[in-house]
Amino acid sequence: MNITPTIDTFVQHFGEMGSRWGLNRTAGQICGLLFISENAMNADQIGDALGISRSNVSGGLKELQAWNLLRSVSIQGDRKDYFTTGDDVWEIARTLIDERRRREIDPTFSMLRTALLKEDVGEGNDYAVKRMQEMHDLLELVMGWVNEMQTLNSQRLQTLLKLGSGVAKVLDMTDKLSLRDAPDERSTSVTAQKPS
Amino acid sequence: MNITPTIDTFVQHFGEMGSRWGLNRTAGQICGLLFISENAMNADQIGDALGISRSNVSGGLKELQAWNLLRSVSIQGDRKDYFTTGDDVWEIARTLIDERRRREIDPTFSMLRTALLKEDVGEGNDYAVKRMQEMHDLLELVMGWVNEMQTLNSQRLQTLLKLGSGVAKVLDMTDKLSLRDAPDERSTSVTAQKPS
DNA sequence: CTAAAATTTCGGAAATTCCTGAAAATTCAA
DNA sequence: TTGAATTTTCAGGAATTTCCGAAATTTTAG
Repeated sequence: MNITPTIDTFVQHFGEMGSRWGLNRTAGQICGLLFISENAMNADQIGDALGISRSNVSGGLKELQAWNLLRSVSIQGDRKDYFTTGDDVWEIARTLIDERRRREIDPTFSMLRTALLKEDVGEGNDYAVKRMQEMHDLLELVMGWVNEMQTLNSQRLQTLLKLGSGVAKVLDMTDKLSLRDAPDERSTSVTAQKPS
Repeated sequence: MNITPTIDTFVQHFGEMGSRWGLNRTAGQICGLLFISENAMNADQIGDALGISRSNVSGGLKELQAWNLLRSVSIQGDRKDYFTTGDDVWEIARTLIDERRRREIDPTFSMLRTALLKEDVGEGNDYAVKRMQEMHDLLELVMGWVNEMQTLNSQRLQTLLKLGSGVAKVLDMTDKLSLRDAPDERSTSVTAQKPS
């Protein structure tokens, strides 16, 4: 693994960004390194390339495993474990989004659900309850959407993203043409949208 | 501000989650508190409600300001500053997403752009360059999409989310009907998806 | 089963982040 | 302008996180 200045910049940047992400610097660097490395690398090579201790590599790999970001490869005639990230950047992005949902949304969602189910939740705090309900509903919607996106393959996801807010236009068109494959939901929400 | 057990749980949870978010615990708590508080609160009230020092409140508020998450309110005949979050949860969510894009995607994107523009970027590392290019393209697409979503109002955004992957079905329909507002991209990607 | 190879765990040093009380700075009424 | 009210800054102690080297554990070839 020949570390050119450009690659070094890239890897270091991943180290910095790692911390904004719930990974520590080391895990970020490892992730960046494996991402741009053509071949799978073993722990010694990683530690060597990044100039960090063997045990630190171990911890970093463990953390990345917990994020489902690694694939381990066994090489014929070599006892060491070799690691890479996946080949498909879109697949990686999907994993990332899924893991972040799990860490950042799910806990809050279940906290809200639990709180809102409590009998004495009201107790003179109608506003607070209303707000929690609003947040709960928003999170439910977002989670559902994210889950649905996970079911699309990379190509289709790209198509959707490229279309961007153009989707809204398509929706308008389909409405005008009265094309409905889910009449109830769409018609209600679309009418709610323009109460005129 | 009457802190019921439920509200306390809520606020504490926000404190915990804050750290997974680039905020510190205090800022997270303040954010949670202001979110479920019907009335704007001043720094003393906040510090009092959360049991934290006045200077800590100051830092937390500053941080939340940097996230564009606060609205400050002046109350007639009171010199203190009063703070709330916005009324519309969707607006808050939008702000959050925008700020996270700014912090988590933009820097990586510009790093990649810079790196890929360097003359000597190749230098025997074709694979690394290819990967960086892939990531660059992905981020560009995601950023564009996020920006477009920001242009939609809350109602329309909800409609889109509710539709979820149903959008893909709508796309298929429009393809069948030869309705195209962006013919080149859509037709190519959709055919690529099913090469049969 | 044994022994070498490889990996993980663990204690503690170093670095970073968090939080407070005190002091400085700012704002505003009079 | 003065002075009280309010907010911000700052130094340093507390708490947390990161990281290393050594020791313990696991794995596997022979």
